[in-house]
Amino acid sequence: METLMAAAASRCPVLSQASAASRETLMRHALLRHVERGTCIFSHGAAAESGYILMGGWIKITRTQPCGAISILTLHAPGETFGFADSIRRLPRSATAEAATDCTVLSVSARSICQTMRSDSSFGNAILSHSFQQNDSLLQQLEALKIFSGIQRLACFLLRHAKPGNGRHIVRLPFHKHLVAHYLGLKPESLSRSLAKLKEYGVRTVPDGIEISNPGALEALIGETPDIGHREIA
Amino acid sequence: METLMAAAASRCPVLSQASAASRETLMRHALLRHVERGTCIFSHGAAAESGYILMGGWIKITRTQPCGAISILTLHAPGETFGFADSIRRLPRSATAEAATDCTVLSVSARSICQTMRSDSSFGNAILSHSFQQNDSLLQQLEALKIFSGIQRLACFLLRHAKPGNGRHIVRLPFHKHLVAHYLGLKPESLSRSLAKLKEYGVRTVPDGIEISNPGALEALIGETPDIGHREIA
DNA sequence: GCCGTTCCATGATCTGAATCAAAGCCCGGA
DNA sequence: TCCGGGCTTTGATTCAGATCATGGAACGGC
Repeated sequence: METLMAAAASRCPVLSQASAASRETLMRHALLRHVERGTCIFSHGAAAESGYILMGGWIKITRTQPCGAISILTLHAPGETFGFADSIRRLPRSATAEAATDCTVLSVSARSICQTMRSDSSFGNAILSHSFQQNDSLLQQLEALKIFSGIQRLACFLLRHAKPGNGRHIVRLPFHKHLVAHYLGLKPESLSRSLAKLKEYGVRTVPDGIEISNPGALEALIGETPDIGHREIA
Repeated sequence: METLMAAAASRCPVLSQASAASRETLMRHALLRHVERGTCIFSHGAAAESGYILMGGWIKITRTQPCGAISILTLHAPGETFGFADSIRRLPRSATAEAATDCTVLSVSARSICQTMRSDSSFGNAILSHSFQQNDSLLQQLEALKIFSGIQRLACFLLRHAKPGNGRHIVRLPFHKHLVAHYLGLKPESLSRSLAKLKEYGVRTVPDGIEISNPGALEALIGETPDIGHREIA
């Protein structure tokens, strides 16, 4: 159990800021699950009884309109937490979480989260700073949707997810382009076309992902004036 | 001073959850300012030395890209707080705040905010829950941008801001349509056209604002299937 | 290896919103 | 009261992205 905990703490910023005692409390009612792609972790509207720490894989957070339209709100990478806000507030789930790839998730009971927050102020601070970060990332997404074109948002996404792999930058997509498209606010066909256009900027699809031969060109593309939002807004 | 404090607390959810002692601490270094429309409260990148409580008027939070494009990220109504996250983290301002109308703002020093958070856990909780709410509202905006058309987003906006004024619902816009357009991710011309189209749905421009004679029709418009985001996303 | 299914790319067409341009309108100042 | 400048509406046109439709590539099961 301690090894699990240590592993969790080392990858998860929220946990690593908690005291050892707090971590122990949290772990007492924690549960490790392996789930395969497509598994629903929790559903919009359900009671929130746990927060989750993502040990491996990717989680997508979605919301479905009454009319059936689905929007992908966020994607979570290993080490991130999700579903904490609802559990802390003891409100129904404000969105749905689903495994975008096979995943390993650690669930922590809402009760122990609240208890730990009360007893360990540094854990509370960690939660708060995580919430602030979440906010930042949402603001960035919002900004991108409002002022960037589809192809610019894609360029952004690629740069953000690029890992420098021996010489060239490679983006390894662990999930379907479908998902990326919706995350970027595009239809899959449009994503495909945008990706095709990016060939001129040195972006190429290779067997193990997407290769970016010239990050500078992408940055220039993003910097291009899409429109000057109006110089003076009163 | 106590009256000011009482007034602030009664309008501001974050303050009202703090203890009386905390409020007093906060007030000791607080400053009340009247500013006219267009005044910059703080700028993206500057050092964050205060959090703000909006006593009257509207504040817009914006961000400007290197290329000059401006995006309006959020609008704050009286009673709301802004600029807390940066001050608590002691990070440079992540965006710019500007008075969208003549405003009355109460600024609270970062130092006293942090001090109060340490001494009064219920204040910390209030900050956290405020951050969660902010998150929710950003998620809603994101969702709207991704799956709704411009006219649907406008309908949403109108419904959210409608006050039932003797019989009919009225939206009183305290600021320029310009601003609303950008907030909704539209150009002013497009907003104007959308508003014109909404006449068919019982939306009419009257001397003191915008009248909604049939909220149900707007709700139906929003509910219309814009597209079925794809039934199954793996 | 073959086959079916699912994912992805591409083509043709359509549409919502941006852009460019030109009037109206409103409001404040002289 | 008239005038001028900034907001707002309206019109004509363009364009990015959606939609509809089809063909190809990849993958898992048999």
